[in-house]
Amino acid sequence: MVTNSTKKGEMKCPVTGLLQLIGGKWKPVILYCLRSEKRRFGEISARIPDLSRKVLTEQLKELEEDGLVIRKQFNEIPPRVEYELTVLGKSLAPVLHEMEKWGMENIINK
Amino acid sequence: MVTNSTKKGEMKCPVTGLLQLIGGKWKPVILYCLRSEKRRFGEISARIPDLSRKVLTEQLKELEEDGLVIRKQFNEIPPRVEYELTVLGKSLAPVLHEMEKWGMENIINK
DNA sequence: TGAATTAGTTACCATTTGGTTACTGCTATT
DNA sequence: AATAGCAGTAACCAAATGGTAACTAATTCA
Repeated sequence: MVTNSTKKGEMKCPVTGLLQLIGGKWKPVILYCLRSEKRRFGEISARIPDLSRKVLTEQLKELEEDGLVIRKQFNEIPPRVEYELTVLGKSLAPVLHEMEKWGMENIINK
Repeated sequence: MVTNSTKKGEMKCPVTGLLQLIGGKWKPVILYCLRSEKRRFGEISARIPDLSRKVLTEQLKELEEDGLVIRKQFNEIPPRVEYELTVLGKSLAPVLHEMEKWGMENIINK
């Protein structure tokens, strides 16, 4: 049965559950961007030019709240902030990798 | 570089590309629901109770337009319509399976 | 006769999400 | 004195998404 509920313990569909964490329009792309290196805010923004900085901020905050990303702020001038995957975030690697593979085979240059 | 463009041939990010096909809130769940069997409209709807029939119709139409799902209509009364994955749709199995696995390990009963 | 059945569609509305522009604070550079 | 650099915020607006309720058609069942 493909069902879900708001309470975690009652969640019945694993796919629905995962989508609640990374279901946004940009979240998989952001995680994919962070998959192997920590990156600064401006770096992520430059790599995903179609994503506005405002939305990027929001999505990163949600990813942080959901325990997928760590935000490290350095109190320097000019400011520096680095984003990095948590262990949980890194555990999404196989999912992202399959997404990447499928995209490579079925979309890029097709 | 994680970039994308509207033209398929110019798409540079495989993840963004995949998301344009299955990036909706419900699409992965619908595909997951069809992964092993063809199903009737009402069956899918019953398995995803939080998804309204209107939205299900819309999403199935988009999936059909994108070549991931086949719609078979039998001109009977009462009407019968069956949905089934195409070859391309079936090729998403590894992606959906990794999603399912991650959900099982990290969300269900956690 | 009248209800139930299925897979929708239509009209309408509410919510969520996404996007643009301008602005901040502090320092170093020109 | 003005500007650039970074990582945002705030105010505002537009678009996408999601949801509800009522309606349809033709046949079967009670």
